[in-house]
Amino acid sequence: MTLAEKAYDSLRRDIVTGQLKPGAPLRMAQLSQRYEMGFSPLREALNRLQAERLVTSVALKGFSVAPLSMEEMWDATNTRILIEQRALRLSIEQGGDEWEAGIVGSLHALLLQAARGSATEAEARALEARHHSFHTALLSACGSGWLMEFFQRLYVESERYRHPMLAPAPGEPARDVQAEHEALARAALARDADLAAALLAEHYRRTAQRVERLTLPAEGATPRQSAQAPIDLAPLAP
Amino acid sequence: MTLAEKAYDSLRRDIVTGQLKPGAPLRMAQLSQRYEMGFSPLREALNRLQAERLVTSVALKGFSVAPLSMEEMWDATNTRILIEQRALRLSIEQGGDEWEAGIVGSLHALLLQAARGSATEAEARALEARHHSFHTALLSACGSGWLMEFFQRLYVESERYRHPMLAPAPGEPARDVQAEHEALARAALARDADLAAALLAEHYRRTAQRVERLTLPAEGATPRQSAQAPIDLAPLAP
DNA sequence: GCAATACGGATTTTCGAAAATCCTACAATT
DNA sequence: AATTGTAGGATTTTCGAAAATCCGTATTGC
Repeated sequence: MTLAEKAYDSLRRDIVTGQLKPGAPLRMAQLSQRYEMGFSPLREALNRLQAERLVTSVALKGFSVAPLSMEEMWDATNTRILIEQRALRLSIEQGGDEWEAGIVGSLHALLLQAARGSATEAEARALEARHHSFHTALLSACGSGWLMEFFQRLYVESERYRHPMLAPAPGEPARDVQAEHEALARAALARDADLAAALLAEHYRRTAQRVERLTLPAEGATPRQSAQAPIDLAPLAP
Repeated sequence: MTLAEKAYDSLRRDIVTGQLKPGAPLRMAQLSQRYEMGFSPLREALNRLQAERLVTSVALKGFSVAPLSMEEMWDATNTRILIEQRALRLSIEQGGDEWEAGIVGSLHALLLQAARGSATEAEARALEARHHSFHTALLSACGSGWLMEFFQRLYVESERYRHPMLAPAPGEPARDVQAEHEALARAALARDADLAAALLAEHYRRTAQRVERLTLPAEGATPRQSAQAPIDLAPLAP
């Protein structure tokens, strides 16, 4: 693995997990020291991340972490639903034994890890990886590279919003996410496209609503068009 | 404008117009000579283009122009229809005076340039730019950054397929593309979402079918699932 | 005869310094 | 008082060479 790839992975993880705060400037000298490499591999990684909208850049003024906002989160959520509903319906139409096996297997692995908890950093990362695998498996038989690409893009984006609320919320009603995953898998395997699509949309809307509640705990603004100002969702030190 | 941005624009144009053939390897030494700059700005541009799937890369083996195939073209076309229909419906719902003015204005400019012809290289480029502006104007009121981003991605991709057949085809029936654009604009301004969405899909399917016919002039294969092998759509010298 | 291995050239990747640009603070002028 | 001008330092951008890696060829060993 080249240094540029290491830089890409590291930066991507640190942005998604919020260790690099949204909006924070990314100075070459700092990054070079932090990741222990020269400018070249860092600039390559930053340029790739810029194309993926995880970082922004202005010529001769450098890079910074792309900001987050409630508006953007709802946009990503709604677009996600559009993309994934289509991919899910196509998969349900076209998926074969291999597709079904992938769903059953990745769901099983997800449930095992969920039961194991996500207390440590390593466990949380493993849970996230299996969650990603499960959702990928669901859509994997859609036969469309573009749908899968957009799905991956939006998955990463949503991860940025979900991450700050991995810990169980204080005044929030508990939510059985894994039950939703099970129901989703069941509907897909039963080839009930309408039900599966509805469950998928509900799954994402619920997540988005929870993010909104936890992010704006004080405001009583109307959901779906509440915030216009960028909001600091991950106030951790860089 | 920095050298890296110049490199990005040049490479992007040369790939889209097929001057760099699909699948062709991109050697640093060659590019450095061709675009008269060092490795650094070129590598930055290539990394951005890689994230946009216009070039592919393998670690320590370098970059190459992303290949084209009929399969991929139909995938892009279908995904385009999904994205743009949604964006168009949203725009029709939410668009105001500014949106309408943008459509009328860009359509007018497009028709002027189309009447002027596209004989020279400069004219062809101007026509393409106005075509792009018109389609952007149609969707510009959708209010979704993600839909617009995916639209732009797929627009560039489709340009790669459309470019080789800019010249009027030999045995092909003439097609009045501008009439389709006018009808589309009319339906959008009349706020007839269903009609506009249908016209949009038809517009893209027709283009795709024409690309398919011109690319596989000999084959009698069934449309929509004919080709599996990558096909050389732009056999020009690098 | 055939496979494995070592060599040489071509290519990519990375570094460190030089060049270009931007931002801030301070002084001079209107 | 406000605006313009200007040096200084900080930062990004670019270059050219060094380091690392890959590929094809030829040679060696069995």
